[in-house]
Amino acid sequence: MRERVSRAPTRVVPRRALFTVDLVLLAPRGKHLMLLLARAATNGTKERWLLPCDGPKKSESVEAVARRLVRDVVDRDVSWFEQAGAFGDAKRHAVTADVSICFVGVVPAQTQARPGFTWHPIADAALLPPRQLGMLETALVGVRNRMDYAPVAFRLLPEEFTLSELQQTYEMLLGRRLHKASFRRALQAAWLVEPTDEWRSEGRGRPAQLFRYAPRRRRGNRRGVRFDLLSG
Amino acid sequence: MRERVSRAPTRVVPRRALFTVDLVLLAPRGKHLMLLLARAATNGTKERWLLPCDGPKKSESVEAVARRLVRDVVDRDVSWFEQAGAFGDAKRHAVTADVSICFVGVVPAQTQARPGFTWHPIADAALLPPRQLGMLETALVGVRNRMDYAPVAFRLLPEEFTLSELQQTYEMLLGRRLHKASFRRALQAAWLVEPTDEWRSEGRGRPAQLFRYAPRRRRGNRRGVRFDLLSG
DNA sequence: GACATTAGTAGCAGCGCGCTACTTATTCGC
DNA sequence: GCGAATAAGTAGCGCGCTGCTACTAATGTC
Repeated sequence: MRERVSRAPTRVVPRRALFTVDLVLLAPRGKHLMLLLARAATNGTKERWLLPCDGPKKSESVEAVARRLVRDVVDRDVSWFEQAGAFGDAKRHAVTADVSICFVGVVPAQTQARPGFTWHPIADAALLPPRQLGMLETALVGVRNRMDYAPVAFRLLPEEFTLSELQQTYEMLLGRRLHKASFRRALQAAWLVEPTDEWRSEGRGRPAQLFRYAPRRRRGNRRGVRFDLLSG
Repeated sequence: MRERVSRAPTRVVPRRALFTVDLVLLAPRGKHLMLLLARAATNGTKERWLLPCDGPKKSESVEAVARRLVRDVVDRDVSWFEQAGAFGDAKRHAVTADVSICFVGVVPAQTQARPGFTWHPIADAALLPPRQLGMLETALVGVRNRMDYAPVAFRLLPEEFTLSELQQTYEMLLGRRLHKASFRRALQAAWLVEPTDEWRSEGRGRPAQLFRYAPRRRRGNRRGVRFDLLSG
């Protein structure tokens, strides 16, 4: 074990470094999720797309940068968002930032992108620069893991919604199908929604009852351990 | 809705800002968790304690800074660690960094702190500066949530261990008691450990069989939705 | 040998969850 | 009209996970 000189943290002098806040903004389109990308200047024939990003203005908090970014790229407030992590590995960033802090957010289906930004299928993002590609993957995993604990889907829907709409929103965000009866049973058990007196007929088929988000406090059990770990 | 000028991200010029990597390093002591703090220079009568932190050296990745920090504060490698998030709110940081990226890690019980750093009960950390206090809370929640998916406890233990030791490690990290029979049943079902032929007698009581960590691949089910969300 | 102490197990009861199969209510085609 | 198609919503079975009580097993202490 080699010798080391211990440094008192008060003498730590943080180096000035370039940092950006990058945004993974998602919206439903039909049965799939779309991702907002920024058109980069086309130098030559190639057209490049990037995640929207920006640096901080003076004494602006990280979350403030993210909120400003959202306002810059779409015409409405973000329904839900949270930080997905900081990325400062060797992978080159689009604007050569030393560290990029990624936020992931969702906006409703009809949300208009501002000029210079367009919605793309997630698969189209494979051409992003390496660091942004890593961010996107982490962001998607992050939002799917948060679905059980944060009302992401409810924020995405209007005040009143049908249970089928709710389930479709969950399926889109989770990227997998859910079973109808099980979904509703779990939803009832969680005391998250209350029915309204209204019903909506959507073309053919039986009309659906409208619900609203009205969570009631519940006991937080969670005693044991799950042991869901994957690899060593 | 006010007018906005859309900016192409290629024209984004990230501002140079001060940033640090801060470390929440945990170790078992008896039946409780200890936290490594750095003694700050005592100006006057007050003694202050801080989380270890440092800025990046040139072209050093965020994770590299964290690894270097660990080597600077204890005499062995970290058993497990991961990023806990970036903190860039208005709360004042100890060394006035604009953004602080928090890592949380664990080291075994006997780990020696280097000069200038000492182990403290978690409760003693209440006097940390505001941003570091927030980091600590997030870090603790983070490690507890990762327990189900990452072999944190197994990395903390020696090659061979008893199931009681394993359970105590889980209880310490989770901060709550677990039921013995349920813990072992779930552990068996997860195919995570295999018994050795050795038994260890620890003073009074029946000797305990030794196990080693030997995870086998399992099917990843996880179909439904949990609806564990807390508030609106 | 009685007792304390720790390791480890058996089995019950309840609930969460996936699934199949059903009923109900509406539109469409004829 | 009337049945087929379509979608909403429900009933209930079976199984596996989980919390719990209660037990057995093996050691040290007196």
